[in-house]
Amino acid sequence: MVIDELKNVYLFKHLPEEKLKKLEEISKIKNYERGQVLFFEGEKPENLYILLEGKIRVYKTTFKGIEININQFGPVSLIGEYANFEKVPYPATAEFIVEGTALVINYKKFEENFLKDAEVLFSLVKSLTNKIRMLNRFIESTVVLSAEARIAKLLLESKEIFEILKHYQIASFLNITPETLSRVLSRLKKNKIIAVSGREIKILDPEKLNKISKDEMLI
Amino acid sequence: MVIDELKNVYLFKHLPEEKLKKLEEISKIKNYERGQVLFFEGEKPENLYILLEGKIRVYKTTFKGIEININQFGPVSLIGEYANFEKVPYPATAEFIVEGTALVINYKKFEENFLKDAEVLFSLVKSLTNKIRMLNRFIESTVVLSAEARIAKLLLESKEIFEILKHYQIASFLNITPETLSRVLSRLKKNKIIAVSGREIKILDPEKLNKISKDEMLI
DNA sequence: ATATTTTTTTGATTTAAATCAATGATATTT
DNA sequence: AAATATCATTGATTTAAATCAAAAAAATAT
Repeated sequence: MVIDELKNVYLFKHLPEEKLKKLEEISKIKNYERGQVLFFEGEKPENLYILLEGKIRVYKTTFKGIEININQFGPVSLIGEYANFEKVPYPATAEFIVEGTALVINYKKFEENFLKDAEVLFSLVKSLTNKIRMLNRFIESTVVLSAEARIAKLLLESKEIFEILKHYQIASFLNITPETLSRVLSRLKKNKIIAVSGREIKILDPEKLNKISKDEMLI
Repeated sequence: MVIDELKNVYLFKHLPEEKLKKLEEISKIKNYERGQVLFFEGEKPENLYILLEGKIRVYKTTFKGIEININQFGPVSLIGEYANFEKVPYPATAEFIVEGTALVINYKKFEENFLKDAEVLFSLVKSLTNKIRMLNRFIESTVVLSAEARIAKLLLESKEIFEILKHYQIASFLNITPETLSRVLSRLKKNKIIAVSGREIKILDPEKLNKISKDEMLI
């Protein structure tokens, strides 16, 4: 039942039963395969989405066709609220990278029925500040930090990812080329800041790595 | 009177008199000189600001000391709401580039008294989506577009600015060096896409300039 | 186990923009 | 008007990272 799912979504937790019923009327649950797109950059928004399962990658495309990863979302996330609220085209593309399900809400009807509710608004504020944090992090890593610092940061924050993803996937996630990733890793190895055995990475010199991650030090 | 100013701020327009009184209690109006800083990047937030007069530049600083301009704000703008709401350090520095005044609101008290009001929340949502638009525009121009495209875009959108600001100020605004600005302008001149007489710029070939502004064409 | 495909690494080259340095123009002050 | 300071342009060099190309290593299929 849609309604049972809705109760688990923070945005709607507090809503009384009749409001939930209304919400159910204006939304539906949809399944998405890996690679399927929730919405494209530039598209006119009609629906609000709540990611219930799976994983979504949000990216922008340059004229040259390069995809710039902005963020990834896991469940439960509100997606598309900015474009809908502002009535502007989606600023980026949202694509499932792990198959999942989403609640698809007709925004126009949502606006009419729910946008006067202080608690829904509060949740919306939370979701929007979350987007701001995400954009901020993106700017910090892409504009403020060098490729080297970004790699160091990833190593400090979640080096397990190197055991899960292929290098070319990590590179894409960091918006760098696999060649650059490879070169930086081998420089880190040569300088005994990390050690690599198979897929596993060991951090030998966390202080230096930390400095590199802040662009306070070059290798 | 502070209260009269408050009535002119969209965020508070709808508030009843007694609420405005309360707001007056928890806030004060302050004047700022050109160059004065409202808050620094990394600082713990305590106040919410509403820019009533003047102009503010928001920028991030890299480790190398390069200042990256994110946005500029004119009156009336709500500033600092994200950091306060999320209780995270200010993500950027806000500096007056034109002297002005700001309403300084104690956020803790604001939260207690106003954050349950649906209309205030709605305005907050509006302000936050505005920030998202601004960050988006920043990403679009800095990460997605080349220096050349950014200059072309500025020429199309507000070439008057070349009559007001010095080239090094425009360059700083675009996060490029004056040398790059100079070189791109002279290339545009050489290709008869623009003509420059004194401080004034005339656009001779808007179509080409438009293509350049989207990185669809190189010069 | 060998062959094939995919991924990673290495090396050489290119690129866009910054930096460095010097010169040329414009403003401002004296 | 001359002197000085500020700003803009030009040329040469550097830089970080991308690109191109090929080899090496690892994973997968036969």
